[in-house]
Amino acid sequence: MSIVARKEKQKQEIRSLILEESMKLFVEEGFSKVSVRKIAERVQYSPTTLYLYFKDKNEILFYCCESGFKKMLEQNITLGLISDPIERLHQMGVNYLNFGLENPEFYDLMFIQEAPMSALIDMGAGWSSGDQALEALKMIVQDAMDKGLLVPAKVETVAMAVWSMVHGLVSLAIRQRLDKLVAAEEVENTMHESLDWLLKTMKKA
Amino acid sequence: MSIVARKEKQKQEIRSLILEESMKLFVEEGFSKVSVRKIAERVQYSPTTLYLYFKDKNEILFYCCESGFKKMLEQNITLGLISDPIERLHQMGVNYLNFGLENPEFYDLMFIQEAPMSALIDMGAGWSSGDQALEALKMIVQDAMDKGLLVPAKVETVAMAVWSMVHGLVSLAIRQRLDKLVAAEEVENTMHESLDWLLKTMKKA
DNA sequence: TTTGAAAACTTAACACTGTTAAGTATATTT
DNA sequence: AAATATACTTAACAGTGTTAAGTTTTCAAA
Repeated sequence: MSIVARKEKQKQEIRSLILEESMKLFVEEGFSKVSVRKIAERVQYSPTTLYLYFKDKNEILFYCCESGFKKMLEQNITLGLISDPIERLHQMGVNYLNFGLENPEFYDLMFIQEAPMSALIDMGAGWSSGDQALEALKMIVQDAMDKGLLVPAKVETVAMAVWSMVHGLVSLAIRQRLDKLVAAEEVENTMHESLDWLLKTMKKA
Repeated sequence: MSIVARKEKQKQEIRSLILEESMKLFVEEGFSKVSVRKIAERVQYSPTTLYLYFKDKNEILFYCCESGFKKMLEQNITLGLISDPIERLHQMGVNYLNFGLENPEFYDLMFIQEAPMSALIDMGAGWSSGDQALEALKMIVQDAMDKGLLVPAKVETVAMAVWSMVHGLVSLAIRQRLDKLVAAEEVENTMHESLDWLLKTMKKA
């Protein structure tokens, strides 16, 4: 039994190797430049071998995406220390913006590309890492509402508004649209100002 | 001179034909399915002929994008009739959401894909249609601020916040992310609720 | 230890993609 | 009618994701 277990372990190691090299390729050359053949060359296998470990390219992208979420969640571990829900929500937003701007290729994959979602449907699986992040957001909004810091409204409505706003900021930024509104060197600053504005605005007077 | 003018006119007609068929392909089969060869087949020319009329595929996409903006601006012509700036801003947002949800392939091209922006850089041109839409947004925000309907803030900051919010809503929706937050059949409704919430919230008490 | 099957991996190919260089018709001008 | 532009096409390059078929390696049973 230990031998079959070892084989399984080896298989997992190769899977990990493929994912690692894929992610390196992302960061180095960008999403669009990642091809099955390039990954294969990096892991020193023939391109077709990758199909023995993953159903297709989308599935590889999906797992890279999962790693992205892990990275993102790590940024939020210190969030629990902030007691004021609004302040906590604000910091969560700041973290979101920073993650997006610092890891545009990952962000692209996690929230812009449709490939990982297609894989998700093919696999019949759930968006577990993403759901986790959304759950955290909803809980903070709920908390703020319970403490009377927000004007009463449906939690989903407010959560959607906040998420859409930060996603809008990041996605427009990394797709070169925000520099049509303000000068390129002021984009990042104004993004943070917009986030500040939203939180100041939504806070119950 | 009339003969050279006629020739020029013919050239423009072929350009238009290429763009028209490209846009039909978008709507019918989606952005990712549009290839130079498929467009060529539709216009009954060899693929390479398209390169005599456009620099590359990105340039074709850019002009399709421009048509998208025209479509979008048409939706906003009745906007001037609304005198209350907040109400006008609200209707503008509603139009934006509707345009995105009804023309996802165009929206994709206009605000999500980077191809048209690459073309823009290659052409050394400006984002004229996009700029026009943004200018309209800024003016409404300015108007609302002048009339004391909003808490004073930098116009660009508020404009960026509003744009990011509606863009976030549409882009998350058409990339199948919002149905992770609420049930698929409630997405559209909640999007509008989120927009309502933002406008109610930002209105000076 | 040799045989046979199962697992791991590769080669070759298909049907695509955007794009270019070189060649061929078709007008227009001399 | 000959020369020259203009318009268009053919063939090809280098790349993409993916599959069927073939090869090598690994490992258990005879």
